[in-house]
Amino acid sequence: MLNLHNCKNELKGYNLKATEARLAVLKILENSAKPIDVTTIIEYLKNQHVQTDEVTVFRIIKLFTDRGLTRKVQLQEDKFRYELNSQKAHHHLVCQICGEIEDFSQCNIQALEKDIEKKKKFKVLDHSLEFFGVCSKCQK
Amino acid sequence: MLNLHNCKNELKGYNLKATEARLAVLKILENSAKPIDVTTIIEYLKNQHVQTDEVTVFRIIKLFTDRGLTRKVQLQEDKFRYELNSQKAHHHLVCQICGEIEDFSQCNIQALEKDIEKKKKFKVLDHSLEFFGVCSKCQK
DNA sequence: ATGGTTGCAAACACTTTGCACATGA
DNA sequence: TCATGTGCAAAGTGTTTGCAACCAT
Repeated sequence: MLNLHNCKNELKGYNLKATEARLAVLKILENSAKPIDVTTIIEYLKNQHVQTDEVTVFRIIKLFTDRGLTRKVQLQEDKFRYELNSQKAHHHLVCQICGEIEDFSQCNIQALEKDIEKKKKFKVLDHSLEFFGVCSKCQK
Repeated sequence: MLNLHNCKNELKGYNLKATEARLAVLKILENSAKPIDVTTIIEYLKNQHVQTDEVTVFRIIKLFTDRGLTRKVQLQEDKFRYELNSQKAHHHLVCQICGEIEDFSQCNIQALEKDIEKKKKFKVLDHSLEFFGVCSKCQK
C-alpha cells in the first residue's frame, strides 16, 4: 500500500500530472487485491468522497494502461478489469460460485510458446490464461 | 461442413426445434474457420438473404451455448465470439496486426491445473488460454 | 392446437467523443 | 500562463427484456 507521496512520485515517473482523481484511482488500484472494473472504482471513489465522473475514470484507466502502469484483464465478463502492472505476470482463479478472484503466479508456458513459434511461425507477444472453477470455500 | 439435413438432425439431437433461423446460424458456424461474433453472423445471414433480427441471433446463440452446442470465446475484444463445441478443446492465436485467428490444439496444462488444485484447493472446471502476437504472414 | 420462437421497440451496461471550463506544473 | 485534465451531455456498441404475433411439431 503506497501513501500519497509515493503515488505522486509514481505518476511523475510515468510523466503524468498528479491530479486528485489520478492519485485516488492509483491508490484504489494499489489497495485492491484483485483486478477491478471502472464501475467499482467509481463506487470506491464515492465512498471516499472523491467526486469524480465515470468518464474521467475511463480516461485515467486508459491512460494508465497505455503508459504501462496498469494492465487490462478479461474474465469472461462483459466488461474489462484492471490491475497494476507492477506485480509480476500472473493469472487468475475465478470462482464461478462466489466470484472470488485469486492470483496464481506459477505459469510455465514458455515451452508452449516456443512450440507455437516453431510449429505455426506465430510470434507470441502476450497471452491470457485464466482458470474458472470452484474456490476452496465454496467446496465446503 | 454439414448439409441442411444433418443440421436438422443435429438440432433435434439437442432437443431444439429446427427453425429457419437456427438452421442458418448453425450452418454459418459450421462453415466458419474461426470464432465469430453475432454482428458477423447477421451480416452472413443478410448475404444469404435470410431475414432475421439481431435479437433472434443473440437468443439462438445463447440457447446453443447453454445446450453445449457452441462455446463462448473472449479475445480481448469488447464482444464475445462463438464457435462450435464439437471440435475438441483448443486455443487461439490472434494476430495483433491483421486480426487473423488460428487454432492451436496442443495444450498441456493439465499438470498446471493439478498444481492449482493442490496448492490452492481450487477446483478447476475450465480455463481460457489465448495467445496474441504476430502471424507468419505479418512477419514478412 | 399450443408451446416454443420470432420481430419489434425499448431498455441496459459499458465505453467513447466533443466541447467548454478548470487546474497542476 | 497554458497545456493538460475534467465534467457534462450525448452518442455508440454489444446485449437483454417484454410482449404480441407466428410457426414447427
